[in-house]
Amino acid sequence: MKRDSRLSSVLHALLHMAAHDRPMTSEALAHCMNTNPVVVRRTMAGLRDAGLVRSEKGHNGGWTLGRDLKSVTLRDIHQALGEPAVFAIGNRNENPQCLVEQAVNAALDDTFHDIEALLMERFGRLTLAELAEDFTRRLAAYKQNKA
Amino acid sequence: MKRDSRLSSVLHALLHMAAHDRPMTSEALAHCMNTNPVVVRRTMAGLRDAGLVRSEKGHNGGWTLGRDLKSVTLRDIHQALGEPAVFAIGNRNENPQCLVEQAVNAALDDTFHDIEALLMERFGRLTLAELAEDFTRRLAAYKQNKA
DNA sequence: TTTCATGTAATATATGAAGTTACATGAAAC
DNA sequence: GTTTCATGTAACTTCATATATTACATGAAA
Repeated sequence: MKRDSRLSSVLHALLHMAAHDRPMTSEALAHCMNTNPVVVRRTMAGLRDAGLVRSEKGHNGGWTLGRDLKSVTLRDIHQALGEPAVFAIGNRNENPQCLVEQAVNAALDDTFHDIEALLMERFGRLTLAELAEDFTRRLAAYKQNKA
Repeated sequence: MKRDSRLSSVLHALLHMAAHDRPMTSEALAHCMNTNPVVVRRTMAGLRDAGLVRSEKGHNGGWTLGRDLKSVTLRDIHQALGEPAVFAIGNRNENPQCLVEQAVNAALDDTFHDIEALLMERFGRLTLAELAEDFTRRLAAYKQNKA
């Protein structure tokens, strides 16, 4: 089953933006994310509405971060993307007449609900700043290795 | 994103089989699962290989349970289905050159790995017998309500 | 030997995400 | 003020892939 990679893409984009001191155009982001400027705008629209990023038109326009990296969690981003479905597994029929299927659905729904809550809790504790730090570590290791 | 409903379908099928004392044909299962006999056979193939169900050809053939309901967990079934992807969210690129993307992927992979383990643990504690009991309760409530 | 059922390969269909085109809007540069 | 550059967004196309379907082989019971 194909996975929704928007969260991953957006994180990638935001960290690149953090490393830039000028606005980045949709085209530049699209290039480093291996996609297309319109897809970038579409994906970032929710983040803009949530105040996580800002966009400017015209000359020297483009995308900039709207908040400090420390204050943005993966949960914020997931929300800004419209809280897309977390699980690739689900019920065939959400409102079945069949009592057997109702029992099955209830068990699965319960389970997925609880596990999703755990995931969201964890997302809520992971900040962009932490990802940026990890990147810095990787960069240092890479340079060391090269030298 | 469309979800894989095979787990849900199969649970539904198995509970119906448990309530029958004769083999159920793919056609009968397909009918109550709102799908197609070939899809049923395809889906059940893994369960047969895992010994969870048996299939017989010819007259009076069809599908029967291979094990006691108490001994089968959702985890067994998930495994028998080939351990399909649990999450609808994933990385864009599994082996990126970009160090930023590597940092992002590492964080997401870690998180999803841990959460998936929790889900599997929970699946491992949920048996078909428990689902069947829940169905029985629902049936009793339904009858009461009707009377 | 006919009927009924599964087993499975090959193909077709349907769905929805991602990509693309086209054009409107608005800001800065000149 | 008009040209250029950038986003905003609707409409449309492409592509991936899960699901459904067709077709036929296999094998058991009647």
